[in-house]
Amino acid sequence: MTIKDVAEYSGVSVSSVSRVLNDHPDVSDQVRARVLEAVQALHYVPNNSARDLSRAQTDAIGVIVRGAGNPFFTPIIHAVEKEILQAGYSMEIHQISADEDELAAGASLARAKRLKGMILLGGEFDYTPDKVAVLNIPFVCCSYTNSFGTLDKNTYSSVSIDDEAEAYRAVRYLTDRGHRKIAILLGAVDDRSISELRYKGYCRALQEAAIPEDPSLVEEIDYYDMHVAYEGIQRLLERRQDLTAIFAVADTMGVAALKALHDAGRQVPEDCSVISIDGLPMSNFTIPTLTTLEQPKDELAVEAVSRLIRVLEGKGKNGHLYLQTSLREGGSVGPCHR
Amino acid sequence: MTIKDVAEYSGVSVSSVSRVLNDHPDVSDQVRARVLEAVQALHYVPNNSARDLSRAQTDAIGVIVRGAGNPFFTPIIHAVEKEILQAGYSMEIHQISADEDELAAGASLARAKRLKGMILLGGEFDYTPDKVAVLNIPFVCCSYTNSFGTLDKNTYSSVSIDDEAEAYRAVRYLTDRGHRKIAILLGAVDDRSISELRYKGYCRALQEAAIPEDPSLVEEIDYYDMHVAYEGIQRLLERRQDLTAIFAVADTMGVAALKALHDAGRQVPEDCSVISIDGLPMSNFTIPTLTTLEQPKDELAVEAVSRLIRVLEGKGKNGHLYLQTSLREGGSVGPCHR
DNA sequence: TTGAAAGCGCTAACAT
DNA sequence: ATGTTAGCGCTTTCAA
Repeated sequence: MTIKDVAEYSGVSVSSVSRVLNDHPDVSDQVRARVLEAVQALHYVPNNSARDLSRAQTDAIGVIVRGAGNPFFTPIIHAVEKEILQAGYSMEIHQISADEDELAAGASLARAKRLKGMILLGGEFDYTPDKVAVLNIPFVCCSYTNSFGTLDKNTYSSVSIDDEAEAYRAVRYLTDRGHRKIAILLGAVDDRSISELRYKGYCRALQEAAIPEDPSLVEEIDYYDMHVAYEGIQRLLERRQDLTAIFAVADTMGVAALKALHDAGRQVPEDCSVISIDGLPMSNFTIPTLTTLEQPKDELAVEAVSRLIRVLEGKGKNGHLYLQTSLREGGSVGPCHR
Repeated sequence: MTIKDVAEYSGVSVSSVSRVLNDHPDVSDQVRARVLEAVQALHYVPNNSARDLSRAQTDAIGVIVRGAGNPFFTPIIHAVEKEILQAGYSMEIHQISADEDELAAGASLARAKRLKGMILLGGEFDYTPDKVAVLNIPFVCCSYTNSFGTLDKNTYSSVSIDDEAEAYRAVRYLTDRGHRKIAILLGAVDDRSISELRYKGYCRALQEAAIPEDPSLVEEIDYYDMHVAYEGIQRLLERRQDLTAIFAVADTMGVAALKALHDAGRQVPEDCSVISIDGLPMSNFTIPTLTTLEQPKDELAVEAVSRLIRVLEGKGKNGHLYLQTSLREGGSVGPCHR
C-alpha cells in the first residue's frame, strides 16, 4: 500500500496524490476528491520514513527525555509540546531510560528526523566538546546544566535551577528552625551530577550554621526508587535515632521518607521534619503534605523552547538561565524540639 | 554527512561502509578500521529514515502508549521492552496523550517503521472493524479489551483484567465488612470504557448485598487527575456525611481520597474505608497504605508480548486473556462501625 | 492543473 | 572481500 497504489486506484499521478496529501493549493477539486476517496478506501497511511527522507527539511524540534517514567518530566513534556506547537514547529519526542546515552539518542533522532534543534530533558552534567559534537544542531539542556563538563558556554543553552543554591536553601530552611541533626538522602556525594551539587549546598548550609559534617547522616542510595529510599531511611533511623530532620534531594525520596518515619513510629513534623526538592504532583497528597522546593516546571519548559527557537531563527545566542524554585510549605517541617 | 561522505573519506565503497555499520561478517579488519575511524572523525550517524526505507523488513514491534505520564504504564513499558528484546525483536515506542487516536498513531508508526506487530497500551474499548482496518498488522490490546466494540475476536488479541469482575470484587470486599453506604469515584458511568465496566461491577456487588443504588453516592469526574479527584471527594463528603466507604476506580483517585478524607477530619479506615484498583508504586507509600487490587503488570506485559510473537511467527492464533488482580491489603479498609 | 522523473540516504542483491 | 547498482516510498522541481 503505497502512494503508487493510491495513484492507480484514483487514476491520477503520484504527484497529484502527494499534492493532495500535503494540502497543496493547485489541485482540482475533482482530483482531490478522488484521491481522498482512494485513501479512505485503501486505508492508506503515508510512510513517514520515505516522507522524511525526501523532504528538504522539517520544522521539527526534538525532545529527548532521559529517565522514562520520571514523574518530574511529565508536566514539563506537556508544556514543552504546547510551546513548540504554538511557535509553529513540530515536536519529535523520544524517551530513553536513565542508563542510555541521551547524546547518541539525540544525534540519531536529529538525523533521522532532520531536526532543527533539540531539547534535552535530563542528562549528564559532564559533557565534553567531543561528546556533543555528534549533535550538530542547536540544543538546550532543560532542568540541568553542564556543571562538571568542559563545554564552551556559547555552544549550547541551558535552563535549570541552581542545584547547589536550592539545596542550600532547603537545608537552611531546616537550620533556621533549629535543626542540627540533619540527614541527607541522595544518590551519591560524588556522582558528578545532581546529587553532588545538592550535597554541596547541604554542606554549605551546615557550615554556615556551624554544624560539623557527619558521614553517618549521609545516606547514599543506588537509585531514585521509592522502595530503596524507604530502606535507606530505615538504615538511617536505626543508625541515628537522634536525627531531627531529613533533606531528601527529590520528592520521590521525600514521600518514601514520610512513610518510613510513620512506620517507625515517628511523628512528622513533631519528631522529625522532612523537606525535599521537586514539587511532584503526588507530594501534594501525602500526609502531611510534603514541604518542598517546587521547580518552576512550566517556566523551565517555556524558557527552554523559546530560547531554542530564538537561536534557531538567528534572533539570539546561546545562554544559560537559572530559575528559582518556590517554597511550597506543606506540613512536613516544624521547629526542632530537641 | 551521508554514508557517501564516509565512503569517500575512508576510500572504500558505500556498501563496505554499510556492511561495517551493520556488523556484517565479510569485511576485512582493515576496511572495518578505516570506516570506523571515518565515522568517528566525521561524527557520522546514519539516517534512520533512509535505513528503514531501504531495509526489506524490520523486526520491530511497535508499542503505543496512550496517556503519556500515566504511572500505571511505566512498569508495564519496562517489562514489555525487556520481553521484546529477549525474544530477539526490537521495540518502537510511541507515547500519545489520552485524547489522541491510538489507532491512527499506530497505523502511522506501523508504516513508518515497517512494524511486524503492535502492542496497544491503553485505548478505546469500542473499536469497529472499520476503525482498526488501518492497522494491517497483528496487534494486542494490553490492559484493556474491546468490551463495547464489534471486532471479530479472531482479528486481534487482548490481555487485561476483567474490569467488571474486579470492581465487583473490590466492592464485595467492602460489603463483606459490613459497609452499605459505599460511594464510587469514576470517570463516567456510561463512558463506554473502563469506568462503565467498573461501575457495573460496583452495581452488581451492591445488588448482591441488597443495597439499593444511590446516585448521590456516585461521583463522576472529568479526568483521572488527583486534584479533580480530591475535589470530587470533597463534594461527596459534603453531600453524604454518612458514607462509610469509597471505591475509587483507580489508585490515583484512591490516593487523593485518602488525603481529602484526612483533611476533612475523617480517620481512615475508622471513619471511612478506601479501596481502589491498580497497585501503583506510590500507593505503597500513602498513610495508611492504600488497599488496592493490584494489576499483574508484569504478567500483563509478558503475556501481551508472547502472544503477539506467537501470532507473528505463525505459532498461534489471536486470543483473549483475562488475568486476575491480587489483593494488596493496606490499611485503608476496616470494618463498618455504623 | 497535471504528470514525469530526479533524487533523499540507505540496504541488499548481484557482480567481480 | 569489495564494488556497483537497483530500489525503498515519498516530495519536488521541471515540463507540458
